[in-house]
Amino acid sequence: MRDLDIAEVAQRSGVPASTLRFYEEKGLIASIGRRGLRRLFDPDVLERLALIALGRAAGFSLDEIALMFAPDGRPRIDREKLAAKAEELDRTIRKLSAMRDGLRHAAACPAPSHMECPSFRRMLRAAASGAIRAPRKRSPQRQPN
Amino acid sequence: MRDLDIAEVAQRSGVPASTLRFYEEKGLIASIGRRGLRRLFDPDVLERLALIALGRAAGFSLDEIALMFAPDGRPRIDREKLAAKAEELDRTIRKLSAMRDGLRHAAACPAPSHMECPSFRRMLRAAASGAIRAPRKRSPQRQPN
DNA sequence: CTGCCAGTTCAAGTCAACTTGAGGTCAAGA
DNA sequence: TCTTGACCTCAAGTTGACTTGAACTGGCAG
Repeated sequence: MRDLDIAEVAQRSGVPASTLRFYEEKGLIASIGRRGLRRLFDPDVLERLALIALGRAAGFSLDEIALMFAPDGRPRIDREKLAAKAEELDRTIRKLSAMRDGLRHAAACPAPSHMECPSFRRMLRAAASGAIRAPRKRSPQRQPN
Repeated sequence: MRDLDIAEVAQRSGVPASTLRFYEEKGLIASIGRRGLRRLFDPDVLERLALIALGRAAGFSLDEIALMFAPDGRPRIDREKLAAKAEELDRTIRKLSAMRDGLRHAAACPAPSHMECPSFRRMLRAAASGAIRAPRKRSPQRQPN
């Protein structure tokens, strides 16, 4: 497959051109040349973008992801980091599960006011004590065209 | 219990004074008066802060939380919203669980390179297709003093 | 009476990951 | 050759939830 221009990469990967430029600036991807002003990319960039998307989905920051590529551009994935992230996810999952169960109970709770629901009050105490914390919302992340 | 000044509220709730001012500005809490310049709070503010913390932990934005208080200041919690948030959490949990399992596999995978691991490649495809998306990191949220 | 210092206001800064806008370029089709 | 329009660069804006800094105030201990 021959080189792709930025529009083709955007179209095939679903990643907006502005993001591709941004990723290039960050050193996450590299263009292999230009046709006029236009960037040309090696088709390999698609796999790389998939890796980046995977890393993001797993909760790695772009900076962390950048460290997962060797200077030669090949992925250098650290199994310990993966395991650590898995653990982190697991902890998050436990908290979210507890929260989900609490919410379900509160939604179904027959008490006239939530403040009279023991389960709700238990969650309140947990939240107040900082035992549980705010998970940030997922990125808005626009649709592919 | 008599009124609390902002330092006491901060200390008892673990919420920094700057955040309390910010919440007041946003209309999430209200001070009951002043001693000189200093805000005074009704002790009820502690319960309110706990509710706010709970809402944040459940993934509601501050704006959404603000809507959960009636103009008179009493919680007006919509069971449908709770149920909807529980569903949302459940979807998030499923995705995170899949990701965690994938990460665990990748961490333990004997393939010399991850690109040769079928499981890893499956995750890659899922990420590339946008089936899974980046969960934003949880808020840094400083420790109480 | 005086100074301390924890409180106050308001504006601006932070963080991450992008997006948007203004103004410029250039390969290609008419 | 001229026009078009997608692409370019660079700076600045966006979002949400706060934090930080500068300049100021006033209750209270000494």
